[in-house]
Amino acid sequence: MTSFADRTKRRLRDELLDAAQEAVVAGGYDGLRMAEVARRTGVSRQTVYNEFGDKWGLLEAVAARETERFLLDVNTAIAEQPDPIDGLRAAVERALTLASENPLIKAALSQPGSDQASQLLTTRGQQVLELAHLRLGAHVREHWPEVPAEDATSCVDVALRVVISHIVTPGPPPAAVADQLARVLSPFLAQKRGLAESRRLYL
Amino acid sequence: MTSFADRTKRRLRDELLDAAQEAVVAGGYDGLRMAEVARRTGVSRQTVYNEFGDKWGLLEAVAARETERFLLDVNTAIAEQPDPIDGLRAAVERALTLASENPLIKAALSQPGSDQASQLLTTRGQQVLELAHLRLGAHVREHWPEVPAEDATSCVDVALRVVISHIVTPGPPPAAVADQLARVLSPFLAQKRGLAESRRLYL
DNA sequence: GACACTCTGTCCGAACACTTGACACCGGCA
DNA sequence: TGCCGGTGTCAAGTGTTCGGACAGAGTGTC
Repeated sequence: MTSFADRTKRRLRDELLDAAQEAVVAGGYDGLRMAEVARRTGVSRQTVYNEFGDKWGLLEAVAARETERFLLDVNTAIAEQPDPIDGLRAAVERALTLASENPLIKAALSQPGSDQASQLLTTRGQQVLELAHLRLGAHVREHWPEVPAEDATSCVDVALRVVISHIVTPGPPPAAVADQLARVLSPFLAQKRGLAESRRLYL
Repeated sequence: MTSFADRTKRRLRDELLDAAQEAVVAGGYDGLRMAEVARRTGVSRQTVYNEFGDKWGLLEAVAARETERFLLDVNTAIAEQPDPIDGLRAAVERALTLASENPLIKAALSQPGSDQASQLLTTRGQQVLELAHLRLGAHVREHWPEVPAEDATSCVDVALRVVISHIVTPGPPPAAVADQLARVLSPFLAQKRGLAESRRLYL
């Protein structure tokens, strides 16, 4: 049994993140006030600092949690496809669709005074990238063990960066981007799998 | 906003009560172990004592919470009847039916080593009685303001004691008991309301 | 009858987390 | 320039929980 204290700690963190996320969605990075987050969860300001270090730490934690949820959803999309190429296409499309509807991402990209928040996806995007690599990588290795680990990593990396770019700078609709990426990457995967005779070549 | 600490306190209490109730249902009063309750909620034994004083306090708290829930249900049965006599009948029937299905009551009355727990409904039943008076009284005053407060109290008291007796010592089926009580009490209510011409007299 | 065992109930010091109030610092603004 | 609202840090104070120890009651066993 996990101790009551542990569960309480996790719940505190979660409620603080809820309040912070709400604030960011409503007013961007500038609208995020440490004192307000504390007040809303019924806790002292100091407690927020104890938990997240500083304002940037709080924002990162919000982003990390949302990223986890996001990736969980994308992973289920992958899980529905038996073929890696189809999985890639499905994941990309799902990710771009989700992103376009996600209030936190929208706020980070469009809210006034959110130049800082948007950096979580660009110049300071290591955290999100790493998390995504971790979760997607594990999922891919589990679902398509026939794809060599190194190649999977390469594909995930390329796709990830392209997807993030499309989130930050929207272009064609999700399905089109997904198709494009699948077309571009499938020969690499096919070759690596020794499946030149595959029924899917897209060339 | 309620403070996080307050909410945590309430949650702790609730989880302790959950564990205790489960233990009583499974093993009666004797099966209720303070150490086990603590272990199951992931807290020290001392914390349980801090919260409830002693084992009897814990049992009373379990009973009080369950009584509240029970009465909430009975009150909704009352609320569905526009006429006080019908309300009385409905409440009695609902209460007896609920009681016959309630695991906690069943355990208190039948589990080996539950002579203590059963006292919550008999020799040490003040708490339950008072709670029921409080909740039912308020509800009756609210729904049938035409019934004088004192008369309502009398009726509630009589009905309550009869119902508890039937819970402790089951007799005829709920509907029969409900009819009996309605028949016995309706003349009193009708007379008090100056409604001798009422369409319902049951005599 | 002596003994071990289990559970209740109490005590107390250590550890821990949260609160409170104060302060330095910074940028925007009248 | 001085005020104001915000961030970030600090130390002291508070409250709660933990852990371990202990006495006492009841039960079963040899």
